[in-house]
Amino acid sequence: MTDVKKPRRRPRSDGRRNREHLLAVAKAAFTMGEVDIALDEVARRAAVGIGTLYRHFPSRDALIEAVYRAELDRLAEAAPVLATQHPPVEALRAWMRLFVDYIAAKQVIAPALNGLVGGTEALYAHSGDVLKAAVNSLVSAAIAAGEFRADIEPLDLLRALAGVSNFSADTGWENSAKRLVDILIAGSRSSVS
Amino acid sequence: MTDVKKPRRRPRSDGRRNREHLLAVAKAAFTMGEVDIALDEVARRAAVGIGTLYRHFPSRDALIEAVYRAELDRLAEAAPVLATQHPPVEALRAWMRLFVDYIAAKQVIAPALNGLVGGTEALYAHSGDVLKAAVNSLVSAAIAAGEFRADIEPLDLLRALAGVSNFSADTGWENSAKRLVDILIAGSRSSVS
DNA sequence: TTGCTAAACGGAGTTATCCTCCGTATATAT
DNA sequence: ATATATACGGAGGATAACTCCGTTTAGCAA
Repeated sequence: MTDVKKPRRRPRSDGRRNREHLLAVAKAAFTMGEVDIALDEVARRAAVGIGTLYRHFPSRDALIEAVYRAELDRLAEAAPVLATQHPPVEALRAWMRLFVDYIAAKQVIAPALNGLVGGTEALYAHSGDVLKAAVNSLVSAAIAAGEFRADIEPLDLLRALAGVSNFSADTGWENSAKRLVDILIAGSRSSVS
Repeated sequence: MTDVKKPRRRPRSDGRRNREHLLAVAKAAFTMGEVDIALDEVARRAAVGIGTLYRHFPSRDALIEAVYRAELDRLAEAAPVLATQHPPVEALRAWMRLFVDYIAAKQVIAPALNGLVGGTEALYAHSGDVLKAAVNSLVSAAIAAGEFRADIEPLDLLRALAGVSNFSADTGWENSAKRLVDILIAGSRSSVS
């Protein structure tokens, strides 16, 4: 029933090429800080029609998600690696710092995170899930080790960091986020009995 | 030199009336959840021309700030009162909860807080300053009492809360914010020596 | 009262951007 | 070769922020 694939044909090469080109152009623009670039402009730079852009990415958010999906996946994949290299709490701290660095480098993600971390939009389902899974495993380990209180909600930590990153206008937000990592971790620890 | 007042004339009564009317209409709309209401529609409901709206409020943000300025001031004024009623840390906790409640009730403020708490826009200067002053005094008191570490940045706490509130799509954000208040406070305490 | 004028009004029009529609072109399969 | 599913492209519709400027009116002085 779920099998809806009917690949009567191989995907067309020009379609794939244009898609890749659009992603590259969008990523370059976002990275240069042109977060609010008009989609017409993205299409123009990629030398395709606006219609083509919208066929591949039905909305602005879809384009952003596509641009960052691969990198968000890498961020999520870092979690299990860090978990083997550090004790639970330090693994979480390292991962949260990575999260902050990542957002610092790719400012677009900040608004998109609204959907990723807390949203209900199906668009972000994939990237949101992998991030949630990553932070979940790290926090669970810290709780299992008795380092964290059992009532800590992993998503709360993610929301707080993502939230701070929204203040991208403020140049000091990154330091603020770094300090916040330590405060959050300290505040999550079980009472020293 | 700073005296630029030249009130050759009393402000016109129709001007003041229209301004008040616009504020009332906008506030009502925002409170009803119509956060994205078109400004044309605000003008229409207030039975004034769109030009009149823009004369009083040069931008959407200016309107939002005007709508909430009075309430933000009240929120800031609560800080010294709480400080006399509770010990330092509990005063801060109570104020932070108030902050969360406030944002919960007025969802518009979430996007606007980007400007208020971290932004550089002169628009939000006033409201931003009073909020910063409020949280500053509460945190300073906690530090002075030896309850908080000396390196806690008051603004960090505000940013974290305001950030979480941005995920208004998620119905659970308010609980998340409440939990976060406690985590932030626990994480700010000085080590029990 | 009356006339003057700064202050305020109002809404058509400009601009900017998102997104749709549909006729045209072409890559793939037979 | 040729058929056709797939993809292209850009004109144009829709929406909403914001501007411009001719018209109206409230306050003030004589």
